[in-house]
Formats: sequence, structure tokens, C-alpha cells
Amino acid sequence: MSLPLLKPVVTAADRVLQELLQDIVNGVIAPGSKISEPELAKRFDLSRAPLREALARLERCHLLERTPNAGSRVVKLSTENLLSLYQLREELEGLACRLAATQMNDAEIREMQELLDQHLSSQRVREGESYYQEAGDLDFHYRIILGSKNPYLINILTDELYHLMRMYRVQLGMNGPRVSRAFDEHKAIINAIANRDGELADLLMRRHIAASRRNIETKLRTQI
Amino acid sequence: MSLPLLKPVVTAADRVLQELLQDIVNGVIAPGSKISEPELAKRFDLSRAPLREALARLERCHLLERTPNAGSRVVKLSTENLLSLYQLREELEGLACRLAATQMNDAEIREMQELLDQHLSSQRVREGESYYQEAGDLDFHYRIILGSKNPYLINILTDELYHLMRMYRVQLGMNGPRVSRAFDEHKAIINAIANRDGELADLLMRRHIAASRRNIETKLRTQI
DNA sequence: TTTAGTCTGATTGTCGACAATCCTGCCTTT
DNA sequence: AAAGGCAGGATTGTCGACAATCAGACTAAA
Repeated sequence: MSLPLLKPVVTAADRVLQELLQDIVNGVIAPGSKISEPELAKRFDLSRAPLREALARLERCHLLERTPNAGSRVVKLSTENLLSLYQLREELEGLACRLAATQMNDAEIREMQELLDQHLSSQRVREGESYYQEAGDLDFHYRIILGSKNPYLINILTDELYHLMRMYRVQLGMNGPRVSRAFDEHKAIINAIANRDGELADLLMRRHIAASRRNIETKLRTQI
Repeated sequence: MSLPLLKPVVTAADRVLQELLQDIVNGVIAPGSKISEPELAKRFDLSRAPLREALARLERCHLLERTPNAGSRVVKLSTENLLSLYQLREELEGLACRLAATQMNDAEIREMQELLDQHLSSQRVREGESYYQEAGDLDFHYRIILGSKNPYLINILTDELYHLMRMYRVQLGMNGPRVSRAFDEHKAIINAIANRDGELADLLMRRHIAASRRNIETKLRTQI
């Protein structure tokens, strides 16, 4: 269940980035709250230089908003932005599917099919255990994105939009059902890719994401 | 002919960012060459802190590649990457058109139509003067992107991919013809948006960008 | 009472120096 | 002669302090 989404951690800025990322995505640092550089520097016991480096990268992920001479704030979640995010995702992941249908080799496709079967069985065993389901879904999307072999597309989806989407899912409590549905949809998408039918894979992925969007939208309507 | 693509310049990091951006896009700093932080700091007469801030932003634009403890290099131009870039652009600007067709208000659309007429007449006067043509094209695309009203889409196209595309255009000498063609295509796209026909605007924009890609591809084949 | 201005405190931006890491060339060893 | 290890030098990452800027409270005038 390896999600190599995390960049290599070698520098101090990398470490504090990981911690901040987790805290923001999980809502430990509340949306809309102000970021105090001196305070965080003290908390992580390092100077402001690597901290600022980390903040810059968080801004790149749309998790922070920085204004010159005024500091950083954690982004606020809104229905409008969620909609904008999903509009983009439908388009980009659809494109990823179309490209993956021609760019992935047979071994990669077979590996994904096996992976999906694994997820299915493990999911049946641990009914309702949402972590694995979540990780499985992420892994599925992640592999298709990589399969597109388009470096800019990969960068946008896995580096710049991914964590913001996670933030929405986590903070709106998206552990819920829609499990078996999602598995079937994943299976259909992989089959289309295995048949080298990029058009169909594109269409199915758009529907899959649209369904996910509607799911999260209803959740959002009842919560906020 | 205002292209408000440049963020407000208030800090020292902003200034050096602008200079570096220009030098990299124009090839003054050669593609593939290594960036020396001490050297640049001396050249711009400031410390390494704001310089590193600028480098981080250039990395975000895909103009630099940084590896931990090894420094930064200017990206190299390649046919594969150019293709990947245009694949993304077709998809994203197509989406921008579809959204703009419903999101732009009548005043914004009328303004764009007038702007296009201005460009056409000024272009007829200054035949072959490529700067205005270039600026006109950029302005056209820019306004449609903004018209989508999707903040993430806007950020990706105007902040993260825009300068890299400029780099390809400049360094491959894309001043050339394809002027009148482009104007007609622009006109058709705006008309589709004015008719609130997002599907058509999407299609036309994809074709427009595909034509531009083929144009730049032949240029690239003869040059490299 | 409202508004404009000022002053203070805190925060961000920048600086120069130190520590840690990596690359290069040379030397040793097989 | 080739491969591996070992300094030496240079570069990047990090630190603590200073300067510039901003937010908010307070005062004073209309």
C-alpha cells in the first residue's frame, strides 16, 4: 500500500513541511487562522529560514495564502472553491486516463488490476475500516496520474491540488459509504485502459469524479 | 495593452524574481546552466535570503529544477516537454472557454470584442511588428482564462505554465506568421462565447492551440 | 461623536556568518 | 591500469540579529 506521494525528506524544511501539512490537512491548525512565524519556529525548535521555505511550499499547494508584509493564513474551505477544484480534477484526471491508455505498459496495467483485487478482498475483510479504502482510492488515482507520463500534469495533480483535496475530504469527514460503487468504477476504468480505450477511460473517470463530487457536496450541504 | 500578469513588486525578492524571470525566458541565462547563489547574490547586490525566495518561485514555474544540497539548474527545452505542455494547455484552456461562456458577463465579452478589433487594426498598420501581435495573443488568452472565474485554473495557467510557454516561444523565435489565421480564430472563439456556446468555444480553442502547437513543432524540427 | 493622525508593539523581510553536505581531484590499493 | 577511498574546496542549509513595514490603540482636533 505504498503511496510514494511524499518527497524525500532530507532537510529541516522538509520535516517541518510534513508536520505542518499534516496539521493543516487534519484541521489541527484551523482554517482561516493566522500563521505566526516566530511561534511556529519556537514550536518546531528551528530558525525562521527553513520555516519560511516550508510556508512557501504550502502556499504552492493552495493551503496557505501569503500577503507581502502581512504574513500567512490557512485557507478557508468553501463550496465555491470545492466546486472549482472538482471542475479541474474532472478535466485533468480525465486527460490522465486518456494519456494513460496509450502510455502505460502492460506490466503497469496488470499491476494495477492485481492491486485493485487486493483492495477489494482486504476491504471485504475489514468492513467499514475507512483508512484502507481511502488509501486504496488515492493509490488508484495516483497510479493513473503517473501513467499519463506527462510531468506537468503529474506535478499539478500530485503536488499542487492533492493535499487540498485531502483537506476537504478529511475535514468534511469523507470516510462514508460509496465504497463498493467506487470499486466497481475503478474496475471499469482500468478495464478501459487495459483495452487501450482512452476515450472511454476518460469518460468513466469524469463520471467517477463527478459522483464523488456530488457525494461530498451533499455532505457539505448538511454540515455547513 | 495592459497585461496585468505581473504580481505587485514590493519586496526585494520580487525585484530579483522579475529580473531572473526575464533573463531565463529570454535565454540570457542559458537553458541547462547551473545557478550559483553566491554569484547571483553579488550580481543583484543583495543577500541570499531573498534570492532563494525568488529561486523557489522560479521552480514553481518549472523554469528551475532544484535538488537538495545540489542547487538549481535552468530547465532544458525538449520536444517531449513541449508536447506535454501543449497537451495540458489544450485541455485547460478548453475548459477555460467552456467556463467563460457561462461565467463572463456581457460587459467583459464586449470589451474583449472591442479589444480584438483594436488589435486587428493596429496590426494592419504595423505589419510584421511582432511585439504587438504577441502581446495581443497573450492578452486574448489571458482574459479568457480570467473569465473562467476558476481560481485554481487561473493560477495554473497564468502563474505556473505561462512563463514556461513564453520561454519556448521566445527561444524558438516564434514571432513568425500565423497572424491573420490567429486573429480569425480568436474572433470565432469570442463569438462562440458571446453566444454562450461553451462547447463550441472549447472545441475552437483546442483547435487554435493545436494549430499553434503544430506551428511551433515544425519550427522546432528545423532548428534543433 | 467622529475622524484623522501618531505612536507603539509586533511581524515580516533582509542580512552576514556558521554548519552541514556535496563535488572534484588526487592518492592509495589491488 | 582501474577502482575505491580520502582530503580540499566550494556550495547549500541554517542560524540569530537587524531593518522595514504593518496592525491597533490612543490622542487630539473638527
